This record gives sequence, structure tokens and C-alpha cells, in this order.
Amino acid sequence: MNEHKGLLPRAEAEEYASWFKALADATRIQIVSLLARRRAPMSVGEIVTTSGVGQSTVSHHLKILAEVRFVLVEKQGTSSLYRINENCVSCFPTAADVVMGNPAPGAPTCE
Amino acid sequence: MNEHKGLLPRAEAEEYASWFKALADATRIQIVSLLARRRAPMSVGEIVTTSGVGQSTVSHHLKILAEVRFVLVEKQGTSSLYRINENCVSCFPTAADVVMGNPAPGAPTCE
DNA sequence: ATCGTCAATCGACGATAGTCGATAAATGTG
DNA sequence: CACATTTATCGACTATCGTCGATTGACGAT
Repeated sequence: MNEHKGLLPRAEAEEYASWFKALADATRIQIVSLLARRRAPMSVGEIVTTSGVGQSTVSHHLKILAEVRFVLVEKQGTSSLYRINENCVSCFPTAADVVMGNPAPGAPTCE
Repeated sequence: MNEHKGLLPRAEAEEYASWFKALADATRIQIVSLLARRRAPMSVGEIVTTSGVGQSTVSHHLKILAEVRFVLVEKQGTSSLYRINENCVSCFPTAADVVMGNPAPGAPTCE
């Protein structure tokens, strides 16, 4: 149903780009893959010591990853537990999908 | 075979990130999807007039897309013809692959 | 050889992004 | 309440990126 013969509308392109931007940083990939391997939730502190980057930096990246719902947060006492969102990761658009305009924008925003 | 229990090695993470970076810009997504819809090669000039951004900008983006082999170039006379690399697009790693460390780095660098 | 066209490169500018250190806010503990 | 701990936010700095205009280089035509 997405049959633009010409240019992909700017708004759609920007939405796609924002998703890829979330994975366009080495530190973020390290964090998200770390959370994926241990399927258990991790606190920010654990991620900080494991990743070796500053605490504020980790917090910043987790915020970005949470915005695209790659990770989910759960507050527990004074600490925040982050875990991978398998749903969102698996429905992340493939390059082929984006290029061909297959997925409706908003797709990766799954629960 | 990629069984890091801890952190994904930085070099691998940076390689993954560089692939996603190629699609982390709205203009680049517009260009690549434009080339994908018309499966025929397009000259830089055509892309410029269709996309509405400056010639040097388009050239710059095409260079980035060519570096990750999303597009292929063929010089013909005074003009350069760009076309989509269906091979590379389809073997671009999914988010799940990257997150779980499935694809060997270097995978998207297919012919 | 000269000119015109097309694309790549260069230089500059503004905007964005990643990182850090310091501070603040929230929550648990004595 | 005072204190410690954990995370989020803020401010600053630097590096990178996207864009443009101008220039250069390559090629074809006259």
C-alpha cells in the first residue's frame, strides 16, 4: 500500500532514521547486546562497571534506548532495572523493509 | 559461536554501529529508497532534482552509501550511475542479529 | 583547443551528539 | 532527621555530521 513512485515523504524518512540512530553508536550497541545476553534485568550500576564508561553516559544511552523501546525500565527501590525488550528488537525494521517502504511507520513502537 | 558472556568487543560494536549509521539520516533513507523503487540506475543529477537537496550533499551521501555497499556506482561518460545493491540490502543485519551477536562482522560487505 | 556539463572535492558554518564531572532528586538506613 | 546510595539531570567541552557554495577535475562536443 506504500506506493510512492517518487520520494519517500520526509516525515517517514525521519522516523525510520530515528530508529536506526538508536543503534548507530558503538556504546549503545554494547549496552543493548549486554542486556540481551543476560536476559535478566540489570541495574545502571552493573552496566556502568561492566561497560567501563561513566555513569551519566550510561544513563544517557539507556534513556535513548528506552525512547525507542529497545529496553524497558522498572524502578525498584533506589535503583532502576533495565532489561531488553525482545518484542521491540525482533520487530525492528530490516534495511530491506525500510528501503522498500514496507513497514508502516510506528511499527517498532510495539509494547 | 559468538558467545561473549560479558561485553561485546569494542571493534565489533563499532563495525555494527557504522552500518546502522549509514541509515541514520533521513536524506540518506530517501535516497536509498528512491534507488530501490526505481530499480534502474540513476545519475546524480536525477537524484539531485528529485530529492531537492544540493548536488554536493547528494554526492556526499552517495559516497557514504557506497562505502557500506548499499549502492553501486558505474561511471558512464561524464556521469555516474548509482543503483541499489539488492544483495547488500537484504543481508543487512537485523537488530536482533546485532543484539544477539549472530552475524559475523563483515557480513553486510557482500558483493 | 575551448567550452559546457556533470560529479567529486574542498572549506566553512551551524547543529547535533557523546562524554565527562558535578549536582540534584529519590529512596532506603541508622 | 541525618546520612548513604543510586540514578537522573545539568553544564561544558569536543568531535562529528549535514548542508551549502565554490572550486576542481574529467569527459564530450563543437
